[in-house]
Amino acid sequence: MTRACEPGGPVGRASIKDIAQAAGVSHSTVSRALNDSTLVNESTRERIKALALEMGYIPNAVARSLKAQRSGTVGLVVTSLTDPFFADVMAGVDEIAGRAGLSMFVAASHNDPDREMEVIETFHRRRVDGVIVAASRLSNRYRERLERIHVPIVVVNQHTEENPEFHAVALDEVGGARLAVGHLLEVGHRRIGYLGLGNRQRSNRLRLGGYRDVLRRADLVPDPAWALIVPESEIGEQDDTEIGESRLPDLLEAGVTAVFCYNDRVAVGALQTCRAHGIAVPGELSLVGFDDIDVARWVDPPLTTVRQPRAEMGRTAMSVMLDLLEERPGHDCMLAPELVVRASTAPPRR
Amino acid sequence: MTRACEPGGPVGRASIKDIAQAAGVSHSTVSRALNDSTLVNESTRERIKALALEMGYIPNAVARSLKAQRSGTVGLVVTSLTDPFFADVMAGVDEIAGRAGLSMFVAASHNDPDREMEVIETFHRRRVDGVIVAASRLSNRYRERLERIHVPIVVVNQHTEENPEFHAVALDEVGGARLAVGHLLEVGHRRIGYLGLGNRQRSNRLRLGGYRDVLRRADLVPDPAWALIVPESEIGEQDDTEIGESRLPDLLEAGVTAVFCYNDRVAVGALQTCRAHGIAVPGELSLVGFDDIDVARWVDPPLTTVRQPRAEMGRTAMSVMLDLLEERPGHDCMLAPELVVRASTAPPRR
DNA sequence: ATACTGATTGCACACGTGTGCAATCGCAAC
DNA sequence: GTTGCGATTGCACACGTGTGCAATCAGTAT
Repeated sequence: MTRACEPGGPVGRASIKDIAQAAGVSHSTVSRALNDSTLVNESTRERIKALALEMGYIPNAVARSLKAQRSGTVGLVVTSLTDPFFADVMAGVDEIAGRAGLSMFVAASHNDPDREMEVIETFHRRRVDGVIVAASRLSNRYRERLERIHVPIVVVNQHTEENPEFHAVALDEVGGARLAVGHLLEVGHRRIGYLGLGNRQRSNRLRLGGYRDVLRRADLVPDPAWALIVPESEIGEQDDTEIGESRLPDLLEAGVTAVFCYNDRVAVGALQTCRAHGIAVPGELSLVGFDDIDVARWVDPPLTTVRQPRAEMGRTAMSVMLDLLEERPGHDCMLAPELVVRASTAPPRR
Repeated sequence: MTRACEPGGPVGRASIKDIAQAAGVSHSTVSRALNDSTLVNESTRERIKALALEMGYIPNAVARSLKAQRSGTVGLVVTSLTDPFFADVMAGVDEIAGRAGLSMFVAASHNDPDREMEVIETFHRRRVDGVIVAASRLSNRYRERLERIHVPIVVVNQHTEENPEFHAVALDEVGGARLAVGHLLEVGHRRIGYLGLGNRQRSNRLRLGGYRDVLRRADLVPDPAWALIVPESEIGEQDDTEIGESRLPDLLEAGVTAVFCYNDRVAVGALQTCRAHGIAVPGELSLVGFDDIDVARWVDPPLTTVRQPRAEMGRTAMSVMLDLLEERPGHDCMLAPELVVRASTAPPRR
């Protein structure tokens, strides 16, 4: 009665009620027929299915979600949509979610904890079945608001060291740093620097730890000036690359022959400075990055770096989420990085 | 009666019914109070709002969507989540959508028209209010299935030349090509090549058109061998960069002094080949790309290219979508590219 | 005192789907 | 013929929210 939706008529949004009317049965029967319930006669099922196809019926997932108390969606929060790191994580999540028939909400937090919390709350309003947060900056300040959210949360590469109650997928940061510094050591360097970023709390601390660890085991006493952690207050709105560009000279002055950079962007910045100052890489200075972003492969010289299994991290996070959704126990997960040797590292000149 | 949801009790999912019971009013009153309706006494409104806060009430957007026949969501289909081009488009869409209070579904089509159609249908099942498709490959084969989808669709940088019924946001491809080739001409080149990709139907044809156009206006008769369009059949699974790497020699043999590449990836590949063969860029060969992806800035030499206003395209697409959602007339939109001169172009040797 | 007005509230239905339970029917066993 | 059983179907409610309409109540004008 509401809208004309005859079998041959104008194709509008047809509901199971419309189909029921056209078939001369109740909407319950239609519902059962379309869901292949055994509680419906085979011939009527065929008839209803044919009718549904003819009328262009497309089930309403919203209504289904309301009834089922499960939406078949997950929310993904990333700090930036344009950062290739998160793009790969996103792709990994999408792959597994798509395979499981789940749809994915995405939103950016722009590295702002308040905004991050708002996005999570929006997702919760939409009744997503789970939330995956990449590089979360949520601190204990948000505990109260988080407790109102009754949704499983999985965190990828958490930036803070709080909220341990989340399930976490993380990279073995210490191991990654060991690979990088170990490689430099093996090649022959002894005066190795570290250029770190203070606004990356957790990962920076761990990478610094790995750096020190390797040097200590090699019975080297690193000059404190070799490890430069740019404090958060001095970073401000600056891009990582700019940091690398502007801060490399400090380390050069300290007399290092190789620098392990917090990430590839920092390393690329450092590389720019070398090019500008006529410092040969790797002839006079070796550089190692972290992440293996696309750019690392195409700069000159191509960058030696530590590859994070980014897509794998997304896939793993989503797999853990699926476990949680199926009421199976969730678990934490630590993934192994991989050293990618390219052309930005070589033995020291002497 | 279903679950215990007392004011001070365990905070579970509270519905307006639970609040109504706790406040001793009907759920209608609660609904009105929370929506600031004038049809409710101010004091009871205050009381109900306080109670809602205390009980940790979070409105159910699913139920709201069902009732309102509008979900407050849009779906974004991209061919690849890891391509930085789409990442920027996504960010633009997210920005405007977020500002309008809409949430964004995202899924990848992996350049497969069938998959693209499936994703759109999934979005429709979830009753998104609109769909934005980046680099759509939908042909007329899908017309029938598309007609069942009663959802506004906006297309960004459509790849095919069919389905003109969609609202489209596109780049002025011809103008972009004119900028690139015009720049080479102005710098002094006369034997200018074009390295195009046959699997990008529409944009490749337009860029080729712009290339020919500029040369014709300059009264140059280009050797047909200077324009190399790699046919789709020969591309297969190859990355754009690999194409550039492997196909540049063909153009060099044809005797060009400058090459306008279909995009930056192709140009980066070409640059690799030059480096490998000891061909100086821009000394012996000038290269121009298209897109201005991140890498373009960091390769050596930094790439002269045509910048697409990618985020702007996403923002525009979402703005057009908002118009359509508000029943305002939609419109097509063509955005202007911008020439970015860096160091990969210079006057020809002689 | 009565009627009218405005403010406030609840009832009942709607959105589209799924499902427990009862009802109906046909058929076979006693 | 009655009882029982399995197959099939419809009724009615649920999910959580929003809203038209009627009902109730207090206050004011007549």
